[in-house]
Amino acid sequence: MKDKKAEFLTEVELEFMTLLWQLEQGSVRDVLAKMSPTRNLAYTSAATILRILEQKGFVTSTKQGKTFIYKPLLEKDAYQSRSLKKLSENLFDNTPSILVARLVDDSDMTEDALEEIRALIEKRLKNDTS
Amino acid sequence: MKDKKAEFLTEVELEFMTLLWQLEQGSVRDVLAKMSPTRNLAYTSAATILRILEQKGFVTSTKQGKTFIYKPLLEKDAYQSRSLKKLSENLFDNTPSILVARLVDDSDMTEDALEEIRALIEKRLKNDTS
DNA sequence: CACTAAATACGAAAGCGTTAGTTTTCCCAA
DNA sequence: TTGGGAAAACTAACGCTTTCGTATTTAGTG
Repeated sequence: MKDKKAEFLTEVELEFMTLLWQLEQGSVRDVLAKMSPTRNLAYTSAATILRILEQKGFVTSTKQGKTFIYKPLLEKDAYQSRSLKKLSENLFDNTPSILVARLVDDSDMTEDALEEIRALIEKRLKNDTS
Repeated sequence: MKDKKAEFLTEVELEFMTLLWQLEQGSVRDVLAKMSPTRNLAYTSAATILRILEQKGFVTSTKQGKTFIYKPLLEKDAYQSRSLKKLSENLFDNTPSILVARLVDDSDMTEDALEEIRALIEKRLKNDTS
């Protein structure tokens, strides 16, 4: 009952994966405990989501006593890349500079953030490994 | 029958908006004509999608003879920003430099693209308008 | 002014995502 | 060893998205 080969996470699936990435691994209770208290999600709902994540191949589980411990198979870095690629294709004509242009146009962007980004680019341009 | 206040486009809605952004405006037939020939979407399906886009407030329409001409209300730039903001919040801890780091790690990124991005950042750092 | 071709309106069906209630399983402590 | 409680499995309900068929409207022409 594994592997449904979905490429992307749904809204709630991403919420759960984010928690699992922070926890490294965890049971249904662990994940629920890490949620905002205002979230108020039923235990069975959380269990269902985790089971679906496993079916789709995003996490794996091991049994510890009578409870399942879930652990990400999909790495956050990898999913970040995958998501950026999709967004770039769908909305930025596959042109990353347009994407960055839009990003730095954002008024919320601080000077420090800009400097960090510049440093990244410079570094990447020097020791080019592509 | 306007305004349902949806924030984001669905998959198919984005497909249609992308065509409308290119056309600037168009009828159901115009949009259908611009689609890949392999798409094979029924006329009524396209009409439904455009009607939904109008209900949600993403486009507006004017009647020309007996046909509706649809025109984007939501600008592409604005939607790019909105999408990036969401992605940054959901997957990059609201830290744009992490996003860019992941972007420039992509092996598909060309040297030219990197240079373009650097130029953008430099320019933004000089005449700071935030 | 009536007719027809084309466009729009309506609504249904299939599939998926989200949530949660009910039933079943099973560990472990008394 | 057994019964109570916690966890998992199953299933259902609901809403949204996508697609399209049928019904209805309407613009423009003869």
